Amino acid sequence: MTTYITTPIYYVNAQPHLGHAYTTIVADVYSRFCRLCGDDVRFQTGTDEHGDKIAEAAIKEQVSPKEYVDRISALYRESWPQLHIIPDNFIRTTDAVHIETVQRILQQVYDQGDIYFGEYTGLYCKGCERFLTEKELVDGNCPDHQRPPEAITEQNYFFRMSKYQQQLIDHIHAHPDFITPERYKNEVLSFLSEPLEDLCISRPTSRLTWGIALPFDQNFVTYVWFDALINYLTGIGYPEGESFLKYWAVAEHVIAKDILKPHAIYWPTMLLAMGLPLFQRLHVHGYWNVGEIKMSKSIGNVVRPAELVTEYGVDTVRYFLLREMSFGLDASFSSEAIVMRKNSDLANDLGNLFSRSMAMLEKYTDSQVPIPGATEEPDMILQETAVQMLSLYRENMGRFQFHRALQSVWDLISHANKYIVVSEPWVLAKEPAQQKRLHTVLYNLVETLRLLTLVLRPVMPETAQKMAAGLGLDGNDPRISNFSQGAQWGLSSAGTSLQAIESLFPRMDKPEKSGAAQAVTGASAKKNSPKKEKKKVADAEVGVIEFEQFQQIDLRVAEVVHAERIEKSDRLLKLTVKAPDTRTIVAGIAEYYTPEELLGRLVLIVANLKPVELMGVQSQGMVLAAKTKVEGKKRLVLTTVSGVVTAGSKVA
RNA sequence: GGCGAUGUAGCUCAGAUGGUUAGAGCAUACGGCUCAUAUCCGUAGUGUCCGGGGUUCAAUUCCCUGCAUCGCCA
Repeated sequence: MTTYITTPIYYVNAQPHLGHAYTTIVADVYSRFCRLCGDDVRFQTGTDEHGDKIAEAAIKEQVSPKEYVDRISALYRESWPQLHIIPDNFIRTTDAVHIETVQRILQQVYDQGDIYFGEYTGLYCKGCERFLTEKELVDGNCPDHQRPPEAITEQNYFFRMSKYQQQLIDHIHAHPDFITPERYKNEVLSFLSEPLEDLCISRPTSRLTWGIALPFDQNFVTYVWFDALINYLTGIGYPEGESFLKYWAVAEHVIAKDILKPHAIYWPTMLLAMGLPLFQRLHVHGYWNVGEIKMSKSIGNVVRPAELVTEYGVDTVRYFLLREMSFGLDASFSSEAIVMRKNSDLANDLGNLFSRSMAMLEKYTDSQVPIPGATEEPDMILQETAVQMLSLYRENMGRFQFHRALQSVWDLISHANKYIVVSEPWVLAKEPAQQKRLHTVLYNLVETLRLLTLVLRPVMPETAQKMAAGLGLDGNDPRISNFSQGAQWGLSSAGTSLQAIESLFPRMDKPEKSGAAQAVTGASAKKNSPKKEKKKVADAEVGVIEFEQFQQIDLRVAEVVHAERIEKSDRLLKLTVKAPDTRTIVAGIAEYYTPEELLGRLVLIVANLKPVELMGVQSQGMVLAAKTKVEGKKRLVLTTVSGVVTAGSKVA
């Protein structure tokens, strides 16, 4: 079997965050899983480096676009090894080979008549020097310049996407796995039920030069998506070469839901126009929220993968991300959740199973794998559970149902822990007559640990390596590195020497408390366990918050740059504030303040409040005001700072 | 406004083409063990399976409708 798995190429206008890391870890785990199954695997990621946003960012930093993209692209490339992600190829859209191929494809599609010159009318903002989409507008205005964009007409090149619409619909119906999970397939089909418009694939060089020149008209550069998607081909040597023929036939893409349309509509129609077969599968996943809140730069809650690795360890991060998210749906990230997973799944269940088994082997067989005796009923059940796990694991990994695959692995871990309790090796060890039985039980534990090492390898390579070392196996031993050879019961060899290793996963303290206040442990150790003690303290102090909780509130000074009444509301004002990013806040102060008197004022805001929609306007924060009474009437008085400070200053 | 998804235990989520006592993990309470990382094992709960109506001998499951949340489209 052959496998070609890709992530999107990441746009270099921002640094890698949790979402990028998740997509790339998924692709890495899948590629490792396929290798485990003996496949010839090619795994590609990279960076997308053209377009106006990049050009703007470079200007802002006063460097050339090329210098800028080199720097950010390197950040991506360097962050993957920290997560034990090993791509076979890292492609950049500024690579000469890529540029050449994109131009060749454009020429071909142009020559066959699927690209034509036409007119485009769009909403152009002079301030931004670019077209805005309807979605970006706030009340019909450019969000950055507070004025309506102009409808202007520009001549451009268009790709005849509409020509391939029906072919694409037919393909999706004929290949149920083409877009998965199903909800995204439905979304695409629903979008395709309306006539497609042709895709504008050029930008005039008068507006943008940072792009790939159209080979047939030097006055234009290529629209970023038409450029970027082609990376999946250039990265494997299209149009020539063995790699291309071998890998393109089995291509699978992993993406997040925000780029569904380019991948499920632009890309297949482009391929149809090029006369190429379509990719095999498109795997679409959801978003990681932070707690309940969407991760975003303006809220300032962006999670950096490198920090997680430092805090929790790389394998914990990989495990958590795959276990916690149902592939396709959104999931929620929090330090509480990751600590919980680490403590209960990794330390208590897996780590402790490994540790207790190894300890008994050391004590009872001098760390030698014993020779098993006759199989009894509990042994049979353990074996059956293991075999069942192997088949569920393989099936679910192949279907990108990582959380289910891991669930079945943990079913075995949990069963093995029960097996120990039922078998009571420590009792057997006391009776010489039971030695055969003891050896059987211990052998079965070794065998279970070996199978766990095998299946955990794609997800937690470092841990699997440690486990292998503990089991006295070489990392390349096919019994733990090859699924078809290793995934069966009974392959551990008696006589193998086991090695003592450190704990796989030390337990972590819960994030909310450090644990100083437990000196007062009472008589009965169990009843006054630290955990309960903490709980009681917390209950007694309802209403008091921890310093850490306070720190989570992002208070800032904001300058009011615009204010207006919200129609149909007596109480609400819509404020535009600088803090220092521009954001819209809806405040219920219209009864006490006029828009005019607010202009230029410095107010205090909560900057990381979950955004809400009030009277159809999204509010990204909250303005602080004192509640008071003047002559018996309720009154709100805005808070402010006593001196002049810059907008955006933190308040603490 | 159109289309679609989701709504199940305190929390996160499984689940059945309709059929006895609706499940798992976490959290909680109690008990057991001592090989183990204060770990592990067992027992115990709580559910108007979103509301309302319909089909049926039987609906949490199918149909209709309402509400809530989310997504896509306009």
